[in-house]
Amino acid sequence: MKKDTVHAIRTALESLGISPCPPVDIEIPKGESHGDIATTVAMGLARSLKKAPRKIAEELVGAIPDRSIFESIEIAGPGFINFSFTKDYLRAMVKRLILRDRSILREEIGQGRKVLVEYVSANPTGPLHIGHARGAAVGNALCSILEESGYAVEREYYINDAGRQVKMLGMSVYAKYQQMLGVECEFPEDGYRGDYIDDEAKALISGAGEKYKGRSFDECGDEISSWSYRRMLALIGKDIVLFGIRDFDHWISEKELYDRGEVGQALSALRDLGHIYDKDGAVWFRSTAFTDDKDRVVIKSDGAFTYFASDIAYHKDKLDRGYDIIVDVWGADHHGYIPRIESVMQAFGYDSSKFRVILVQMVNLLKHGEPFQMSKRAGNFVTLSDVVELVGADTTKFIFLTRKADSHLDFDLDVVTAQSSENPVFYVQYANARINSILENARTKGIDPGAAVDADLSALELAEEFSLIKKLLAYPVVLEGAARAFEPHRVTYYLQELAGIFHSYYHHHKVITDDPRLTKARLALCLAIRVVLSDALTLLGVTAPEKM
RNA sequence: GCGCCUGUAGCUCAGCUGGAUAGAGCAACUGCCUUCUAAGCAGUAGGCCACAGGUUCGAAUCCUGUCAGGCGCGCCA
Repeated sequence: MKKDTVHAIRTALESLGISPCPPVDIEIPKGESHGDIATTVAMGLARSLKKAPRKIAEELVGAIPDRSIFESIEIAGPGFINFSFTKDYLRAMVKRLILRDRSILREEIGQGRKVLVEYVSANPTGPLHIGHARGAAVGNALCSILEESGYAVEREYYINDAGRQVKMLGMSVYAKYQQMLGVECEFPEDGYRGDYIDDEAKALISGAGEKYKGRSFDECGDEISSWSYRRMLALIGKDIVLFGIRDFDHWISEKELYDRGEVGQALSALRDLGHIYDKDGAVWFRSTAFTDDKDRVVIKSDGAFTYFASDIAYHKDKLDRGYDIIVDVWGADHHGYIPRIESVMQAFGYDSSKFRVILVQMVNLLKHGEPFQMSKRAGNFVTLSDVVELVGADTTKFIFLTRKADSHLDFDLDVVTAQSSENPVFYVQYANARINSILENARTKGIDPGAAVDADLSALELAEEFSLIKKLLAYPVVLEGAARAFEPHRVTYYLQELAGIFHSYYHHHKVITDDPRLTKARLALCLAIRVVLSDALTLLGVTAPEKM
């Protein structure tokens, strides 16, 4: 739909000798009275051509060579050109959808460009919680959308396994272990207090027995820390599987960056470029030379690297790997880091426009309408696995994807567990399940739904049927917008709209009728709808159950 | 104090990178199950797009200011 229209407009622009050819903006009008698809090019050209928009539109329309696919082309309002398609054109698209013709499901805007998306990257000191889940859902869906739009996407998780956090994890487990074995041991003040620490201590007892009993942390701390850390990483891996998002292509270890000397190398590279200086016994990165408002310490006066130092190394590593676009999905509370990372990019001579941060706002967890305060230290946070068990992975992901990433989100445990119509995911999944139910019903009546590909689609004549087809043809336009804007939630909204039109159609018209020709045609339409529903749900990481 | 995000129906939020008469879900009222799944459908009602200016053919959308909420501003991680 879009491709054919854009092609027609481009051809017309060329034949009018308008060059360079301006970008052809296409939009799908809200109301059907404005046609099936519209363009604003004429209005956009008004200024540079110094002509009235409607005049340009007229010339443009006159110059469209082949208008056989259009029912009508009208100029409206200040200079819109509204296109309507013939019924036969629309009908023909149904078959291409059933056959999953990629050219009408996707816009290949990525052209193979390499994209790295880093998301989740939770510290390996405990299980994932509800806050991480939003980043996981958004990152996962974004990757799928970009991938299906023709980008070469790599998914990455950065593990902060070098700092004191891992040590603190070890100390927490160590203390709990000693306590359980009856040895008096003070729990570290900044230790992690979740139930999982108890579990780890128990696991340590059953695995190592009393091997560490009564020994000092200096003696056995490293062993316990790295043991705990590996288990936490495994736990996070399990959570990711449980949540139903794709596995990461790369798990990058901060510690390994240090071990390979990359942190030191990155800093000396910066020093060679003249962006490093010494002051007050510390080593500084002159980030104010770029977009930052403050210079940043990279090596403290006690000789230790700051967290930012390894971040420099990590992002240099990303740059060196040669991606066209580097995306970081961060919690919104880290927004203050954007300028300094941008500065790093620029310091290494890269255009920071290839770097893009998606900020994911906090999840406001509610229970009985009241805020449910989470604190990892207090140990009362709600884990991702708890939520998956309580709410379900599909619902959780879908709800996280019904808002744009940078808006705040209320997640009321009572509301989302109610299994009521407040769960938009059911609405969409139900449409898919209904179609399967129809197909099943057809089979029991001896009709092979698969044969519907050959249906005589001229039997489709209802306005609702054409609304459905047009909505299906809008899918690649929505996908393209979602990919360009890095906004997965657009797909979520589209799905709800498509499901809505289908539910209405279902209620008003029988698919399986006494008329074999009509039945076959409507089955074909159902198959096409199912293709889009399941395709979009898959991109969002949500399942498309056959039965509900 | 400075910076970032947000402000749209009673509530939760969309609004397609500046387009045509502002949308959805929930909540509230009205109807619809001997017919492919009622987790559904049809309808009613609900708005000074926080406020004030500006930019232009055209603004919920872009710019400036004000107000309100959230977050961030360490030789922490």
